[in-house]
Amino acid sequence: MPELPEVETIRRGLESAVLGARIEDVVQKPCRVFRCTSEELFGIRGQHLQRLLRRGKYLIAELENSYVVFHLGMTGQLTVRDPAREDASRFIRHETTGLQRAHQHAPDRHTHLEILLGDGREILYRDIRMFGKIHVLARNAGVLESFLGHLGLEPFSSEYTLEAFLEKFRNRKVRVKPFLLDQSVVAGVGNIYADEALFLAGIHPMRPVRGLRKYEKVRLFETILKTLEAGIQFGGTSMSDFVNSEGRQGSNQEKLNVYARDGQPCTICATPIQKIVVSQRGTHFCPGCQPRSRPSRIVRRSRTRYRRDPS
DNA sequence: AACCTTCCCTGATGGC
DNA sequence: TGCCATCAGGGAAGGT
Repeated sequence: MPELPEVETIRRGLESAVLGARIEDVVQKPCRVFRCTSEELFGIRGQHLQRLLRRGKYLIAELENSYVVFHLGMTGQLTVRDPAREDASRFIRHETTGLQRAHQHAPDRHTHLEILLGDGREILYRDIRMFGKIHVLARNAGVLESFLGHLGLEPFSSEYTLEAFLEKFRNRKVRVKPFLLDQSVVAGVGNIYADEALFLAGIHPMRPVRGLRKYEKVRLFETILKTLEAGIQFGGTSMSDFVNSEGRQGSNQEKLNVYARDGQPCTICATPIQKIVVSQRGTHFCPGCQPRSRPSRIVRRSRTRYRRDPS
């Protein structure tokens, strides 16, 4: 499930590998991931990859006259295939993560798009569940801003301020978990990093945002950045399908405190991590570190609830 | 407007 | 061995 750190890892990989390359041809296997006409898609031929951008979980290839906007959904993979490197002869399954792919691989039945570059390499889009989306936009002023206008605060940008974050709580009554998954709040946070940020902030995922103390919101503001930062630092979280642009897995799955650790002892207090369902999403938390009840207004806990950095 | 539910999709997994 | 049900989940759509 590519979230901000995974998409950013791919963006950086593509940037260092194919920036400036000319798009010679495009091979499309029509399916629902294409939210553009074939004519729009073929229109990118002859253009160059001028910049690779990211906004939330969206990856954007900026060409002379077009933007190609990718959303990887659940199982989308964007990789570079280099004829000078050998293709893996078969998929390799990682023992603990279930990862289905290592290094580069020839297009298979799940490969929906091949972007052939001038130097013989190609960019492949592969997506097993096809929850991903590919859009082609004419590169006019403001078109990106309009297309991505529904997205909330961009972490690591100057707009990600405490004041703006606190403003997002206005008139909201939902539980904090779906609040964090709402892309109009903070763009790029998904299920893994929401659970991790809540753990570090010591906040139970079922608590209504209305009932959060100011200091808890401040912690959340900080732990969202910390978890995303760690995710990028360790090259993304490879639970099942994520690979970077070179087809290699990240290592952040080894750093997680709660996600997919249900039944295992908490890294802080040894209480077994629990898994519950909150608004139709699997949710992991530590019952010891993330109490369900609202903390007392008078007595702040003497023992700090601010969890350690996951690194 | 905010919130909630359903649906899309395939592969892995477990029960029988 | 094979068949079927279940689960995973980001975000759009539609209903309340």
